[in-house]
Amino acid sequence: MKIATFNANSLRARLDIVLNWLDENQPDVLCVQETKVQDCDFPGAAFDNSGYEFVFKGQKSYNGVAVFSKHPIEDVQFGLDDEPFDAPRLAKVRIKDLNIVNTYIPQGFDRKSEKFAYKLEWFARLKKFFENHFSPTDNVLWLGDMNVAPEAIDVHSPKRLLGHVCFCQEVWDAYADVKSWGFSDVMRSLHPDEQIFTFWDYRRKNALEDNVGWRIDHFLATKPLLEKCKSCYVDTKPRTLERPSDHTFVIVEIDL
DNA sequence: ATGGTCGGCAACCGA
Repeated sequence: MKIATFNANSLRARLDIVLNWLDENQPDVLCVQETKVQDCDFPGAAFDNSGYEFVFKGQKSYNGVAVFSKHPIEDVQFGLDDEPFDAPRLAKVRIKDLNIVNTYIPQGFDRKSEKFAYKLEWFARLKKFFENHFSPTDNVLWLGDMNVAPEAIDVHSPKRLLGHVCFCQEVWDAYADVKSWGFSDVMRSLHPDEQIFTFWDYRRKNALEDNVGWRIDHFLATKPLLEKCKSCYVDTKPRTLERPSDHTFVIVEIDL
């Protein structure tokens, strides 16, 4: 199975990029974050002849998640298990024997803000979510925009960026605590020493050319699933097209 | 020196 994740920063603005990418790459599953479209305006008709079925949950202007799949999508849940549910930030689905949790983790704005406290709580609540729904011996793939760069190798300037809401001790601890439930970082497991980015800030000129990036989009697999993960890689081509997202596609291939 | 650019959506917020 080939599974991909993509923070679209508006699905409607990136509709051609997504449709062309599905057509050219034929993944079994594509999980999207930041669709930025409320459900009544979801561009579903554009996928009528794509060969993919899909589920989605969005809100006006912000957030939003979607899952596209060649195979039936079952056991769908949006949002965490208690309030605030944050439905447009989490989609849980089962596709064949694979459980997928697609998340758009809150970014956190500023370390001294309420939004940052909310981000840390979100990770703790997400750990409870995994405890409630799964066992670490199940095939669970947690993926999406985590808004965490886990290690120094995962950012372009670790010294300068230390203290950023996506690169600081509190977030590393919160993220590690969720991981400790039973997850491994698929990209880092398969590429232990390679600097691989998934996000290049719009506000940095020539960020992609100069490779001034971050690795904040991740695949986390339970132990039995990790053994089946054969490759994990980034496709930067969509980042070079007209009107790209600031993120790009990340792909995992699993023997399932 | 604390910048820069996007998208949504109609003045700024979020990233």
